[in-house]
Amino acid sequence: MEMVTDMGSTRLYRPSGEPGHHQQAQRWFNAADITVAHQRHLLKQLDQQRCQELFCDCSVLVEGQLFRAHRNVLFASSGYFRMLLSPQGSDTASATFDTFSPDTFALILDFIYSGQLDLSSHNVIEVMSAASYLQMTSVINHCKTFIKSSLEISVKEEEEELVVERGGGGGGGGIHLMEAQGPFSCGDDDDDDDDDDDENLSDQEVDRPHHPPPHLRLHPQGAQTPAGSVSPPPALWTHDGAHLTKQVFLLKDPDQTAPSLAARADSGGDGDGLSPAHEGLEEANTGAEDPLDPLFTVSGPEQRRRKRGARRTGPYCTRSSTNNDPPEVQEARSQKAEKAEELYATLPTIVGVIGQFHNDSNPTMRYKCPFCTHTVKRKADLKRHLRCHTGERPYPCQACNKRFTRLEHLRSHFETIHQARKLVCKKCKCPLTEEASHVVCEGTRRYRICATCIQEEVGFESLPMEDSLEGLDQEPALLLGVDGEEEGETQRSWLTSMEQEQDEDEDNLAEDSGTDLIIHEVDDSDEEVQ
DNA sequence: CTGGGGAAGGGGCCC
DNA sequence: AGGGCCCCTTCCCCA
Repeated sequence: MEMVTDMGSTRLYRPSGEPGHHQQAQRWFNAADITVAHQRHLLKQLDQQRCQELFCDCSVLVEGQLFRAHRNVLFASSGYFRMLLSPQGSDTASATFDTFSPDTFALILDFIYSGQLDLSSHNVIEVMSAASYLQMTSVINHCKTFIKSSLEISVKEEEEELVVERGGGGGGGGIHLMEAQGPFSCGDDDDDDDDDDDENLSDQEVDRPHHPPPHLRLHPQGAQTPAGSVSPPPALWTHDGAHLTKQVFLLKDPDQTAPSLAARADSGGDGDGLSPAHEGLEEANTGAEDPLDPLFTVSGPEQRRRKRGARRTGPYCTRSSTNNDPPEVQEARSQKAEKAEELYATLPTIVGVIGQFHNDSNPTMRYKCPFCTHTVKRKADLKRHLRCHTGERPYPCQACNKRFTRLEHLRSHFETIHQARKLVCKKCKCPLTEEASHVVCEGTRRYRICATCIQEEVGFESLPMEDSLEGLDQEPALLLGVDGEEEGETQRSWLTSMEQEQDEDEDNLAEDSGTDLIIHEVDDSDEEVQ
């Protein structure tokens, strides 16, 4: 047999010794197809043997439920079992797990024997946790991809633009992901490490589209989302050797599983495993949170605070959004907020918690971001970090509509840009005092300038000083020129003092008492600022 | 083209 | 757990 040609990854062969006439072409066959068929047949046979408990030489006990399997198959599929099942071991082997449910292990076992991973929003977190436990990188990656495709995580504007540039929306991509049906199939995307769990799976299976569960499609019209919703390859679940080694240590010593369980109980409150995640999803799915409810679109704790009664959270701006955006923008923002909310609701109790050992005896549990390699000590920090993946920006500036991931960033922005808190001359950088400086307004942007620089810029005589500025509704034409403003800003500019700003700000800004804006609890709906 | 400065973003950690 | 502070890095604009 000789290889005739390469067609991408497909090699065509023909039997050696036969003439290469055209009429013989039909005898050529696709070696890859045969390989795939053989692999499928072999896997199917193994699965049937497992179901009939034929030649099963390994018992796995998960919370009291016994699973029978083939040790060689487990050995080939899981880094954990590779550590556990030494070739020199006894004829039969057993393993016991209490850190994930029998259902979860059944899913993983099915995946091992079939290549099909039946993920749903309710099990993906625990499956990913268990896969991390069992060191099955490919399962982890597929869980990540599932979550990403479900929640459209990590959709950055650059990616959207890129995809749009590539093909006018790209067609397939995100829409394909949203509409595909069938079991969540495996692939070997970036699984290029030593864990070659499923590298032998067929291309057909590898290419099978991922799909989110229907109940995760909060907006079925999400298929209209930009093709940029195609998630980038989950390339960052790097299980560096140290971490995995430590996880193995956790697993092999039952006493060392305490941190994981403690982390469950800690983050879950009731120690009920994944119940908080499920509760979050169920809460979202029960309709208890009416999207039309003005209290709906903010994150959980914020939402709860609103229900207790609107509470001012600071002197800067509104939480969530302004109402100046077009409906489609508000809708997109609402969807993003909901998805972020759902992501937060499904924050795992185990996943991301890795063991870092100091002196081999002092485990420090950390929360690992499912979308990058970052780990943090606190769940709250992980939630904060996740905003850089979800794109959620719940803190809009009432003055310029710019949005921020954190209130402190909004505050800093507002004080710097809109309140001219910096006591330094914009022109000459000389230090100023509030009394010895003037505040220049360009749209909603404000800065301080010293009297000397004012004279140099426009001439002292032409400046309407504080006493001469009577009523900013007259929109005094001034002064220092208007450069490009931020979006939504007016092109007015004037010079005023801090005191005079107070009169104007009610028009230009949301609400301004003194030098501060008042935060209103508003949302992405069409509710007016109260 | 490059360097400086300002604004924004993000992490660690304390309260 | 959330808010806030501090610090550092990155990005962007402008001279």
